[in-house]
Amino acid sequence: MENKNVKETVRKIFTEYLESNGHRKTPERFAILDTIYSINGHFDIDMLYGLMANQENFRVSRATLYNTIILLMDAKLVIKHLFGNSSQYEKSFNIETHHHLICTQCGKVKEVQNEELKDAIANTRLNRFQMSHYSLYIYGICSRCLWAKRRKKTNK
Amino acid sequence: MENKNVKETVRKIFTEYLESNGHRKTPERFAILDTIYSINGHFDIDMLYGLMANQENFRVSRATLYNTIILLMDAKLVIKHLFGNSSQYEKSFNIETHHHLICTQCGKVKEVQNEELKDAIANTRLNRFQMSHYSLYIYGICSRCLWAKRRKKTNK
DNA sequence: GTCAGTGCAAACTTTTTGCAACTAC
DNA sequence: GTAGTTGCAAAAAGTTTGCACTGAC
Repeated sequence: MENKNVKETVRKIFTEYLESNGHRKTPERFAILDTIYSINGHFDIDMLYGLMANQENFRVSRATLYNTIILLMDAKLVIKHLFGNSSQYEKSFNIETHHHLICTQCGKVKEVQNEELKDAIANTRLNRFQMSHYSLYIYGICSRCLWAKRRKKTNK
Repeated sequence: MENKNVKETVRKIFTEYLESNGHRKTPERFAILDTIYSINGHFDIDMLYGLMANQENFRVSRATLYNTIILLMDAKLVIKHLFGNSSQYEKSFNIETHHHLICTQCGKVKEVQNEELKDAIANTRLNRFQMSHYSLYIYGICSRCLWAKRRKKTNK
């Protein structure tokens, strides 16, 4: 699905979500959705605020960003990650499921795809629990830091 | 391994860790380790602070708790989780690997064991990355909230 | 004796909240 | 017109930092 199409589709999904939950369709909300779906990869509220402050049409307050992102998560259009210090978010419609490798040394986050893992998790039977989505964070040391560590050891 | 034995073992591991990294073996650090290994399940800094404030021997500052927990994570005796608002921690030595079911409605966290899943993740080959541990968070709706939701829908 | 570690309080960051003004319905 | 939303600023919550004092080595 090409980008323009995705944006239209999520706008439609969000509209339906807002209507069926008795929320208002404010221009702020759609501007936020649009901006989020222009971002590739993770973002946090501060980055989103910065992006929208510089934007042609819209400037929204942080409070509105926090409010709206809750709605977007509820509408399953955004998911929230917790690594590092602040909450990180990510668009979730039309996005391939992926897992996260997090370096405990430098904090870098890398996304990986792994079909077998994906299947194993998706097919897990859970008692009395209706899964909606999941996050797998794999911690360890990235190649870069591994080299650095080895070099340091050798020099001792 | 029984509890007393575990405590002794982790004290030994921590001692070695501190020595080989040129850190001092302060009584605060061992008191914190001991307290943590008396807790079953998750805890946050505030809870740990509360527990130690009421304790016979030791009262430590929050700053020291934050400092020490970093050492304990580095020594692989504690792992950090990020759900809800604040960082949650958990002892990690001699603990069965488990996964977390998180209810997006009420925020309740439940631990589950699943051998197949465990194997699938442990056997995953990762390029240029040395895995040390991982966290799997499965989001969804718990049975309790599912009932509540159904009831609400029916009443409409 | 020295310097890493501790406690305390202040600072900082991120998120939440209260309230007046606004606007989608 | 009314109630849901917004922006702003203040407050709250969690974590980090600076500094004087302490105690492990």
